[in-house]
Amino acid sequence: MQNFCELCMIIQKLRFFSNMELSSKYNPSEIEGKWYEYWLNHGIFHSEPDGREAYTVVIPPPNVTGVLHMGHVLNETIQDILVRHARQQGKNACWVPGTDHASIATEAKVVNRLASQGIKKTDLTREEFLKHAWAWTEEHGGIILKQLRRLGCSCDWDRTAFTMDEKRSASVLKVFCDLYEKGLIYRGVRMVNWDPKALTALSDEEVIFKEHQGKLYYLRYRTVEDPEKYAVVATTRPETIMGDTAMCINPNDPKNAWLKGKHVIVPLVNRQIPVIEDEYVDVEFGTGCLKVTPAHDINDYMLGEKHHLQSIDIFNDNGTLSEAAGLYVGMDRFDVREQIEKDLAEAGLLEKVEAYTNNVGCSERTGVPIEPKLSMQWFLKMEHLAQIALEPVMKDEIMFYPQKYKNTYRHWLENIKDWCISRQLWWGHRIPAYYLPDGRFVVAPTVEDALKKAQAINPSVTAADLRQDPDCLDTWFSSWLWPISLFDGINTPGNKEISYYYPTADLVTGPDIIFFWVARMIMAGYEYEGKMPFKHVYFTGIVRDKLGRKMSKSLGNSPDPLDLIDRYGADGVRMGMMLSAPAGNDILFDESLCEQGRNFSGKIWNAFRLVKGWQVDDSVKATDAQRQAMKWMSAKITDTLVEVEDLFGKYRLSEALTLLYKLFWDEFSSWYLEAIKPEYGKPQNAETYRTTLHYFDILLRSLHPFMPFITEHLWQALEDRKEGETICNQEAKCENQEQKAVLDDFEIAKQIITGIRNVRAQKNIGNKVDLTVQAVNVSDVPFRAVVEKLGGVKEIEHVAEKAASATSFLAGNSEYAVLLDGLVDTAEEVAKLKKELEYLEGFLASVNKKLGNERFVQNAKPEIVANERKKQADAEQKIAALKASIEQLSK
RNA sequence: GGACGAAUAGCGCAGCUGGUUCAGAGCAUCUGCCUUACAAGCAGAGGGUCGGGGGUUCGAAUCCCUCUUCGUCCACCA
Repeated sequence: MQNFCELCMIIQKLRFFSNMELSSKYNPSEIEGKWYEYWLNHGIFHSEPDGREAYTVVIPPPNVTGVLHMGHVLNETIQDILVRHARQQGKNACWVPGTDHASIATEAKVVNRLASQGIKKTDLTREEFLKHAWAWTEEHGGIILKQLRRLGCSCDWDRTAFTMDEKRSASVLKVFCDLYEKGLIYRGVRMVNWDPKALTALSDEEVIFKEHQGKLYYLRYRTVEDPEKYAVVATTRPETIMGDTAMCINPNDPKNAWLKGKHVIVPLVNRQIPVIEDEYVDVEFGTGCLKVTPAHDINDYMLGEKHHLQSIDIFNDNGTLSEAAGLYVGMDRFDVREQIEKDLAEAGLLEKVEAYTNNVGCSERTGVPIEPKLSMQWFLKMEHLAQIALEPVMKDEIMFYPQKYKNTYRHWLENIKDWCISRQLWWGHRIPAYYLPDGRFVVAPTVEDALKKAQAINPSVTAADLRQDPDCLDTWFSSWLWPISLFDGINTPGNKEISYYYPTADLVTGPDIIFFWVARMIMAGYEYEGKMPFKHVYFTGIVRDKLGRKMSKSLGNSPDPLDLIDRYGADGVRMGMMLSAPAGNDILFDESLCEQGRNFSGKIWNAFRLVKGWQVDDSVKATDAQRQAMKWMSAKITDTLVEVEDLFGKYRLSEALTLLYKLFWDEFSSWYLEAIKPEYGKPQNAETYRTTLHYFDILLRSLHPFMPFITEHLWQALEDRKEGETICNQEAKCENQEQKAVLDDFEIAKQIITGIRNVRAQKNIGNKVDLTVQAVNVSDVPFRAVVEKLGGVKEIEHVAEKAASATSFLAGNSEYAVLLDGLVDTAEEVAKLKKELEYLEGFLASVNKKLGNERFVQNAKPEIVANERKKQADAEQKIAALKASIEQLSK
């Protein structure tokens, strides 16, 4: 049975490749799925700890219900390139995929869906709601992971994790309890950022400031002491006056000095409030009078604390006015703003209104303006964690690419505030705090442990008496453990996996989550593993459209990656992304880049068709041109691969790709293959054929991290491969030493060939030409046989003087001439040579000037001076040759 | 308001500790070619006072100062 299956495979393979060779066009969709299956079936991406060096990458977990967008494509492509490269190098590559429960975003989506079904969240119990949330997660969850396979991502799918799965959840609770025991987590009433739409507190990082075209309202506050007089207060938020409990002036402000010790009446509300003095008030802003609303502004809150003011919370959680406001109860805060403007004007209490632009803090998720609100929340003290996380980055133990983000990182850590970690949500890790009937609480990972602790406080407490805190933890409180929790390092410290895979090698992510995630992972890494979570952080840029705009759903300028993959192939899309994606720079994405990628796939495909299409004859010997070309190609590949490795080390992946692109397209296809191509209809000799296959093999390997599908497909077809063999673990090794002279000589040979081609184009010559050379012997013409073949040269002859009926050009340091048999226009030829001469004389003059400058000769490094002398000699030689030719033509 | 980064060919970019990697590749453009792997291709060519102005130096795209423009992050004066 097994044999039968194998036979089927072989037949299938044969049929496949024979079809393929006939097809002149590369069709990615025919082969990509097949090879991904192949990799999965052979467990190529699966990793287990072994004796090899570990190379670990953890995926920045996308939202569990998200779908692939262009930002992911960039990010995951980079990770896959790094992982595949490491795997080829023989490292034990392990790329762990997974998804994030995205507490607030997912809960919002579930709430929306329920609303569309006429169900309100508030009508459901927590358990019922979570049932819906899990159903939603299962329905949409993991779509994005499937999409990553289309892109070719070589994740170890056996390890797929979820931030809310059992192990990750247990890790979160354990860490929470531990930090509580350490005194780093506390509960308290603080001013927090409140999202009136999501109905939850947010961390400072989740608040984004947006410029808002608003108004500045000037309100009249009559004085109690003299009802005829009033003070004017400028505010952007007139709807908060019901919460005013003081007016504040600067004690050094002469124009408001008359208000000192007085009281004023809040407009419409008619409540008396004192005038207080504080230097916090900016004399220059507005009228210099500030209304103080301690419940609804962070600065006012501080003033309130300092001056022992009353605090009136006039808002409900959803942003409508509460009973405490007394007026406009139940109306939305923005409706009140409009209404109160009218009412104030009617009452004669509105002095004026000015247009005003200010920054409004908005919820990152829901987009609505946040409301500063006093509330009871859980906080994590950051001082200690910031301290342990700062140094490793500043000392480059953890390397940031690009380095400029070190500054951003330092600034944030040095000004860090405590992290509000509780969220008034149900979808997430529920805070493991349990309240006793008397209001005291215990913190423990399980109800059982909590009960024990509770009974230590009060022996009569039963499990039924305990009430668990209803809040959830911030999503990032689980993500920050990701590099550890994926290997279960929290639950079972020191286990085999965490010891082997941690610290991870590279983290690839966007700079927008440097605080949310990167910094916090570093904190958790040192706190729980005593080591960095990763050695290198590669910050990608933002993917923008070609006009430089951020890609967004509302603009409709974001292409669907899967559609792009359908049209250009995964390799084409990956290429397109990487061609212009240096670390840290935004990339302006344009579909034409994918086109370029697809065209490159086509180029590789056709080169393969050429080489594999040759009839091979063992009895034929390699020609000189072929031997010379092979010698050069070997040196060129070596040279490029050395450089590519260097670029990989510097995470300059787009430059590495560009080099390989040029190596394959220009050097290998345009120069090498043309040089070794047998005459039409003639067979290729075995030596050249085998060597070319070998080069092809290396080129495919080196391109594989960037273009995994086509390289696997062609590598499989290049030679007979055994079932289970894969390019995925084949290193692109360079076996030669660098041969600078060979490379330099070939560049001269290219110049000669290009020179001849130019003459052909200008004179419209199709036949073979005769070439003469001065200055060097015929045998010293670099890569002479290649020059003859690619230049279409009948014969090269050494001459002392250029023939009259010839047109010449310079290559290297000597002059070459194509004999033209009377086709030459002497005047034109002389003019051309004179132009060249003029340029060279100018060049020589500048070199001479330099060398004539004593201070240059004295101060410059000797090798620089030597170089100038060489330039001088070369130029003089060329000038002499040109002059001789001109003189001869002018006879 | 503060900090950081950027400005080089039509476009998006590279150019490291000043001097042969020094003014560069790629795409686009233009001119020839349906040449037998590839027209999604081949062979050529033309594009730039390196944002402006100063300075240091024998020598500056590169170092310093300054101005202009753009970007990012942080702060949030109500």
